[in-house]
Amino acid sequence: MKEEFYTSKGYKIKNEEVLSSSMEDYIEMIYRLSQESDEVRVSDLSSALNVQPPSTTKMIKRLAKENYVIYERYGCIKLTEKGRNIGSKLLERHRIIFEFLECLGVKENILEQTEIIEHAVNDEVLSKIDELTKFLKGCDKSLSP
Amino acid sequence: MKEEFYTSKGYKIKNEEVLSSSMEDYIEMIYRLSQESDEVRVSDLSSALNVQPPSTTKMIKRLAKENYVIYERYGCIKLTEKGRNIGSKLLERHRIIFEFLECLGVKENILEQTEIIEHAVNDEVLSKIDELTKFLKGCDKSLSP
DNA sequence: AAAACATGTTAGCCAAAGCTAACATTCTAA
DNA sequence: TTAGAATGTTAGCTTTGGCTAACATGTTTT
Repeated sequence: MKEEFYTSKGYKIKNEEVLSSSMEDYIEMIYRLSQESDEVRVSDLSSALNVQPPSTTKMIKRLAKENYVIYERYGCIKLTEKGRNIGSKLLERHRIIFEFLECLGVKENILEQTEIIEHAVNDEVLSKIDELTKFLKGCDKSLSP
Repeated sequence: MKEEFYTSKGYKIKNEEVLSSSMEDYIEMIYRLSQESDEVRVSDLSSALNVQPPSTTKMIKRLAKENYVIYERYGCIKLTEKGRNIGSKLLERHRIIFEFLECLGVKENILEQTEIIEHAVNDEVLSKIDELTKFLKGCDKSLSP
C-alpha cells in the first residue's frame, strides 16, 4: 500500500481520530489543573487556555457526551477514568516534546512550539524522540562532566 | 512576557499566520508538480492531494487572490515568484523533517508523519532539527564505517 | 432577604476547508 | 462539425471551534 499525500485536513479525516487537537488541549489542561486543585471550573479552564467561557462550555459538553469528563451545569469539571488515562498520556507527551526541544537548544516560544508539535506526532515518533532525547542527554553528560 | 497556553486554534489565530496548513499543502504540491511538468492543472492537483476538484478550485482562487499563483478559469496553474519562493522553502522543510524521521528510524506512515509535522515546526526548530540530523548522520558513519 | 456582582449558559454568528450535485466549458473522435 | 467524454466551476451544505451579546444562575454583601 503506497503512501499518499493528503492535505492537513485530509489526514485528520482519514485518521478518523477520536480526539481533535482542541479536545486534547482541553483534556490535557483539565488534567493539569486537577493536579493543583480538585475544583476545576469553567472559568479556570477558560483562562488557562485563553479562551472565552462559552467556548469552554461548548467543549465540556462535548467531552461529557463522549465520556471524558463528568459535568453538570454550573458545577465543577471532573475527569472520568477514561479522561484521566488520556490526560496523563497527553501530559507525558507534552513533557517528551518539551524536553526534546530544550535539548535541541530551542529558545523562542518553546512552550508554543511544544503545544503545536505535540498534536502532530504519533506514538512511534514520540517514542523515538524520547529515546533520542535520553541519548542526547547522555552525550551532554559525557561532553561536560 | 510569560508564555501562555492556547488551544491549537488559538495559536493559529494568535499567529495571524499568512498561510494555513492547507494553503501550504497546495503550494508545496504545485511546486512539486511544476518540477515534473509545466502544465499543472486542477485535476492533477486534486488527485495528488486526494481532494475533490471543487476544493482545489476554491483554494486556487484564494491563492490567486493572494498572489501565490496565476490562474484563469479552465487554464493551468502557475506559481508566481512569491509562490515559487515559498514552494521551495516548503519542499526543503519537508525534506528536513523526512530525513529526520528516517534518521530516527521511523518506519510506519513516515510520509504522513512528515506531512503533519512539517506544518508544526517554526524556523528555529526546523534549523535545529536539520543540524541534529546532520550530527546524527555523522554518528552513524563513525559507528558503521 | 434583596441587591449587586461573578460566573455560566444559550443562541447565533464567522471562517476554513472539506464535500456533493448540478451546470459550464473544453477536448476528442466519429 | 458536432456529440459525448472529460475536466472545471458554482452553489450550497457540513463540521469544528472560535467569538459576542444576552440571559440565567449562584454567591456575597449589606
